[in-house]
Order: sequence, then C-alpha cells, then structure tokens
Amino acid sequence: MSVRALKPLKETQTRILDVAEELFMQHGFEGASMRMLTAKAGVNLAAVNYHFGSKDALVEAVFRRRLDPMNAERLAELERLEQEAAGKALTPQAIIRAFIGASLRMIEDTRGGGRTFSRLLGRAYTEPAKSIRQLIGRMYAPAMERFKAAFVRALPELPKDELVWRMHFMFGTLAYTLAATDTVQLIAGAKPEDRYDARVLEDRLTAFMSAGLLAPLPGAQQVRIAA
Amino acid sequence: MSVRALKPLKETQTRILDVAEELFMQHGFEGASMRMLTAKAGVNLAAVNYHFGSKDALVEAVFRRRLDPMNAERLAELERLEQEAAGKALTPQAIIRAFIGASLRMIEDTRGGGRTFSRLLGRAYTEPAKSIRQLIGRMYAPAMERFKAAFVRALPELPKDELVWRMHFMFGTLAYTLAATDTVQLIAGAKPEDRYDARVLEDRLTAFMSAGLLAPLPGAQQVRIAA
DNA sequence: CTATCATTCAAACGTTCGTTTGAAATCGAG
DNA sequence: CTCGATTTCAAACGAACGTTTGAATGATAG
Repeated sequence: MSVRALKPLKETQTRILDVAEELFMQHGFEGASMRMLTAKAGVNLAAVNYHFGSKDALVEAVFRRRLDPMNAERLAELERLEQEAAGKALTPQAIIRAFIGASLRMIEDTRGGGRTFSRLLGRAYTEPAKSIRQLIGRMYAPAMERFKAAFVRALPELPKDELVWRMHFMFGTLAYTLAATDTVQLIAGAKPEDRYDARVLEDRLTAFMSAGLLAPLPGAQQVRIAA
Repeated sequence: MSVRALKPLKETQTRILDVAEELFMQHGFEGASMRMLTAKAGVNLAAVNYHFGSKDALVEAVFRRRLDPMNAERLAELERLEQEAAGKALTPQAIIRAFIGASLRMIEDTRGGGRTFSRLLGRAYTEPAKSIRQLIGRMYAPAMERFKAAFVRALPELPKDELVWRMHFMFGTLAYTLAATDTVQLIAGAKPEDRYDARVLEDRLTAFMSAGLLAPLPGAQQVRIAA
C-alpha cells in the first residue's frame, strides 16, 4: 500500500475526472475528445469506457462529483441558519448568501480544480444538449425547492410568480458570473482574475441580488434607493 | 423574375441561415452537422461551403445578420433619448430599457426566427469556442462603450469599477433570461412560454436590474426597499 | 442560338470521432 | 508461489465529420 500509493499519484478515475473537468471547460463537451482527454490524463484510450462506461457517463460523473456535495452544503447552511433563527424568519440576504456561498467558495479553490468546475458549471446551464440540461435540473431540484420555500417565508407579501421570476434572474446573474471568469469581456475596464476575491464578490453579488429581489413591484412607485 | 421568385421560395443563402440559426440553437455549433443542416434546408451539402466558405464563416454570418442591426437599434434608441433629454441626464431605467428593448422585441418575433436567435445568442456568451466569444465581443464592443458612458453620466456618484461589475451582473441576467426560454427549468413553478410577453418581461427585467444597479454600496446601510 | 457566368449536384476526399476487442500486465487473497 | 479478478494496453471497428472536386444544370447577355 505504501508503494501502491506512489505509482499512479492519483487513481486513474480521479485523474480522468480532473482532466475531463478542465478540457470540458476549455473546449466544451463535444469539443473535448476522448483522445485529447486520455492523452492528457496519461491513461489508455479505453480507460474512460472501462471505468465510466461511456463519454456521456463521464460527463455525468464530472458533475456529480462536485455538485452533490455543493448542494448538500447549501442545504446544510440553510438549515443551520433556520435552526439559529429558531422560528424567526430569515432575511433575504442571509438566504442569498447561503445559496451563493458554496459557489463562491468553489471559485477560490484554485488548486483542487474547483474554480475550473465553477466555470464549467456556469456554462452548463445554457448547454444545448438536452441530456446535460436535464441532469443539471435533476441535481438542483431539491435544493431549489427548499430555497424557494425559504424565500416565501422571508417575503410572504411577494407574489409567488414574481418570486419565481426573481429567483430566475438571480440564478442567471450567478450563472453568468461563474461562467464569465474567463469568457467574453464585453465591458471594457472589467478587472482580470485578481478581482475574483470570493469575499468581495459575495458582497457585490449579495448587494445586487437582494436589491433586485426586493425591488418595488411594477405597480408601486418609489424607485430610487441610494446614489 | 416572376417565375424566378416562386421557385426557391427564399434564396439559398437565406434558407441556410434560417436553418442554421435553428439547428445551432438546438444542438450547438459543433452538434449541428453540415449534413443535418443542408438536408433540413433542402440544399446540397456543398452549398454552405460555396456560399459562405466554411462552417465557421456560416456561424459568423448567422450572428452578423441579426446582431449588427440589433446593436444599431440600441444605439439609435439611446441617441434618441439623449436628444430628447437635451443635455439633462437620463434615468438609469431609461438606459436599461434602451438596452434590453432590442433583445426583448426579438423574443416576440416568433415568425421571423428572432426568438430562435435570442436563445442562441443567450447561449453564445458562454460558448467554449474562443473564436465565437471573440466574435460576440467584437460585435458588442461599440454599443457597450456607449452604454457605459451613458450610465456614468446618469450615476456620477457610483464608482467606475462598481458600475462595471453591476453592468456585468445586468448583462448576465439578460443573457440567462434570453437563453433559458427553453432551458433548464430549475425552479418549479416557472411559467411556460405563454409568460414570455415582451412587455411584461421588460417591466420585470427593468425593475430587477435597476434595483440591482442602484443597490446601496457595501459600506452603506439601508437595505429594505419595499415589501 | 450561343457563349458565359453562377449555381447545384453526386461522389469522394482524408480525418477524427466514440467504442469495442482480446491479449498482456498487474493485483490481492489463499 | 499460484490463481482468479481487475486493470491496462495496442489495435482496429464502423460511422460521421467538414471539405473538395469536376461535371451537370440553370440563367443571362450578345
């Protein structure tokens, strides 16, 4: 076992998953070929099919490895907050932080590949392949349900369908922010990587999202908030 | 010319562009093959290479056909508003509407394929292929510059880098909303297509975005807006 | 009608794709 | 050390990819 641990550095499966994460992010799921992937991982071409069954199954494994723990973390954090509040309603800001925190902590994980996965994840939401979208949808469903319930409790006066729209918008903001760590620099002057400090980003995102979530309803007046 | 107009219904090039738009949206740029595409368009396999040169050039043509007029429309609207204001600063809401209006009007164009293009566009922002991201970036750059300047004039007290972040967030919200017309339904209860009335969506987006844009700075207090 | 140009067409090009195969190598338990 | 199971390997599979070719067809001007 002592020698065993030295030879392959990491197990073949882990090595494949790490490289797949990176190449899927760089070239997309179709663009990253099995030959690229296995060559970079230093494993035989047949290894993916042997260990995972198929390329599609590999894609699923890549997501499952990170997404399941991430959503579990989200739910645990939300539950912790609710326990602490002891019956009292949570603030929308606290709920938002519980949701985006897990994503942002992953951005900071430069060594473990978490950051790579973040970008990949941000892209996956708009992936054309239906199978991937369905996979993501299934993995998020339970967490989404719980967070929606938490928002309803925090904002009982906000109409349900308005809430659903605003959650939709919030999710879009987060997804794009995750994906765009490296994507189109549409706005000149946008900072390079160094600005991706998770703490600062969390504050900025929370400020933007909670303001959007609490925006006056179309009917209402009062628009100005601060200047 | 009278008989000429009846035979191909539409010119070959237009027919290819229409089908390409649809298939790129459904299957992605790599996923939609030339054989699929030309078969569905009812043209010969070689027609794409004859008329456009290559598949990559076709992708560019698909974007250019819609994006150039769209950004021109955005800029014209912004200029119109500024002329009307005659020196006075525009409200952030007005600037936001000028920007998202063109996108939303395209969503309503169900017949002409504008809606298809909207979804495609929403996805393209997070496309892995660098060439496509650069293409989009180049096409947006001039409009982005002008709108950024407009926001600076409307919100002189807002620090520049804070503005850039918030424009980034706003753009993410819009992009995801465009792309997700048909994507992952992450939040149960989200309405199907019928809710995509551009007028209502524009009000909702503007409310969310302008609240986010005007959110209190991290330092400030005052969080609650409405309930 | 004829000559000229643009367009369409069927066929084939070479490459790369994901997957499969059966033998070789490596492993852990008895 | 031996045996059975697990893992790795080189090689090949058929299918699909984007592109090219040269001949056939169409329309147009002299």
